Amino acid sequence: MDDDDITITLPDGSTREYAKGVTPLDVAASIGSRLAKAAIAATIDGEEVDLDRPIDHDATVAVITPTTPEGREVLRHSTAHVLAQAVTDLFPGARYAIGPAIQDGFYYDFELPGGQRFTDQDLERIEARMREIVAADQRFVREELDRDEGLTRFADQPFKQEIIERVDRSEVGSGAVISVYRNPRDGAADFLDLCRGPHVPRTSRLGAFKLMRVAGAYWRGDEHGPVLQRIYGTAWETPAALAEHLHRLEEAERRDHRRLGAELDLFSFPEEIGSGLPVFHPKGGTVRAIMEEYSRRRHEAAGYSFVNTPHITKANLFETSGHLQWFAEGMFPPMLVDEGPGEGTPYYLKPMNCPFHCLIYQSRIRSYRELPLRLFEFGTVYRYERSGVVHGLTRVRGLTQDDAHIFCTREQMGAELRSLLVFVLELLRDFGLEHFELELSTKPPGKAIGSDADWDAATEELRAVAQDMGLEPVLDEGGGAFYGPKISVQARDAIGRSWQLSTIQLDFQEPGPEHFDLHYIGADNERHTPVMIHRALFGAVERFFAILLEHYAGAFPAWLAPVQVSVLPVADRHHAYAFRIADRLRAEGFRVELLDAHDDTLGARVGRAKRDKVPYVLVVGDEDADNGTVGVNGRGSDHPERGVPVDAFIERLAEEVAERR
RNA sequence: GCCGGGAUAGCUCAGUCGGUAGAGCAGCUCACUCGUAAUGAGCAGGCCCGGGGUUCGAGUCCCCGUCCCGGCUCCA
Repeated sequence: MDDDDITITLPDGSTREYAKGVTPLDVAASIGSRLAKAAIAATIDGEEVDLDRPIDHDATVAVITPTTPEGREVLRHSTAHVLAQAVTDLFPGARYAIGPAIQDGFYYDFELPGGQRFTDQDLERIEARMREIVAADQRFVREELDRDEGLTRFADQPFKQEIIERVDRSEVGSGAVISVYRNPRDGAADFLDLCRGPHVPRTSRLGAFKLMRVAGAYWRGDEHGPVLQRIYGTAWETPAALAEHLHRLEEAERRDHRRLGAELDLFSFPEEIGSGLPVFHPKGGTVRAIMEEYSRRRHEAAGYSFVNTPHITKANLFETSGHLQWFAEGMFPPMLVDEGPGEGTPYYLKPMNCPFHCLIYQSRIRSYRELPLRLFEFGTVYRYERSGVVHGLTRVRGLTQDDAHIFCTREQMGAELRSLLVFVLELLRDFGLEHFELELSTKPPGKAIGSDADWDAATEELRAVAQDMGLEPVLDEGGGAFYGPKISVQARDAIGRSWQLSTIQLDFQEPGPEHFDLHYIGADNERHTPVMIHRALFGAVERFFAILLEHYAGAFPAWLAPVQVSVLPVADRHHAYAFRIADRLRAEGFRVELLDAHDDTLGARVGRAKRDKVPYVLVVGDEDADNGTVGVNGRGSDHPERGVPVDAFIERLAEEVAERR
């Protein structure tokens, strides 16, 4: 064996000998021309590199192809470079900041001279320029520079300089070397960008891309730093994959709860009331009432007691709870009551229910015999969300939590958490959600009270409970509240999006037990501090409503649908029969509407009922009136069933509702 | 809160250069009485988001506010 030979291990474990200096592309080519053709980057001993990186030692080598997550990232990041080149071409003096690959695509942040703004027309021009760059088939050439040379090469790019300086600081003593990528081009200076890489070898190897939108973004995410203009794009390995992605976006838009809410007449946000303050219309109110009613029934069965508390309170209560100290900026400003010569008494809208529930606990001496005490309320709270973050029903300023606080002993805590988690998942499943992920948030360093030992024990308890249910929680290090760890439940909807719903928050410090001096008398006749568990299963009813609406794309299952059955007489002479059918169904407890034949053709009425996503449309005509039957049109079926006996239909619907299908 | 874009009939939207407001759908009325996704005709519908300014004249231009949209930041 020659001294200049090295041994390359392939992903399948086999090994081959190559001359020193061989590149991953050479290796791929020696295995198969198809593989070499597909490759856009490679890994050497797990490190992502360009295809032409020479290999000078024994190593494991694999190529990266565009259809893998790593491959898409290379494509997207390379596309971002081309975007930056196009922008600097079209906007002389533009400064470019950072341009990473993100989920589904990439972005690049820019600052234009003279405060110029990108317009939608600019996006089209930029995209056209990008296609020219792709057609020119420029190479991506990697170079390594030392710090000073980097600063010189990016003399007119302050953001790049700042990054270089930062890299230098963070790698002190390691002989900092920065890498840049150069796109050589005819008749113009090379385009240069600071970058770790790897990249596709040539611009012609990019996939299908599209610029999406422009938006403002802070330099390095710093609210007080300069605001840059961010151009978002999406990039995929093939035009088909891009089309599929765009289709998914359309699907998400079609399901947007704000759009469905208006179309189906469920809720609205009157400008007169204020931002983030929804009103529910009769149909939305019906769905919501059913959700709440079902939840109430389940809580009753699970041993909860129902309480009610006011929406406003004197400031004093939130001083005791610590909210005014910690979260005043998230609360609506106070109103002064009984103003006179004095300063008046400040009252606040409540941002949380727990202090009220603590007062109920505290209203008399508690015995260990009455624990666990579970206090439940649909509690409406008000939070002063910053104006830019309000969004439909998912981020509002007035919301109703399905909130409960469980007071129990340390000994009871484990069992209580265990049954609680079962309860949560069962309830969410009943509403049609099936895929869950748990997130465990631990002690926030420097911002928490209580001993590490207490925290560790409580955190471990939560983890054990999750694992008992076969769910491995994802760790959210330092994400807990200052008074205790929490476990949150994320659910995936019908199109795979993940939503955070339930939270279970342990509180063995404050603002619960110790601030309020909560205690109970134990079997030993001594005073003990209870553990308090904060928990909300829907999270907020409004938000959960929105998630269900999007999950079902507006087609609520029969048990939740605001109108379950539309009855349509074929002609006026069938009206009396249709009325009897509707009446009968109402008597059975169903929600029914009758669309009479006076104004519209049958086709028009069927269309209306279908667009309203009513689960069952019953058409009744001569045949039915004679035989006591109905014509049944199930939602989603193109084939009406004729001559179904009324009793049979009622039985079917009742079963469907009972099973919450 | 910050950056950008918006707000015209119940909804979706058009409205040219600053010259006195338009369509489709929905609504109402009438006709049609129909077996499965939009029957026809007619009528009505407007503080052009609110306030100020420029102008002979403002839906249109400028300023302030409200609300919405896309991001950023935030999300107990």
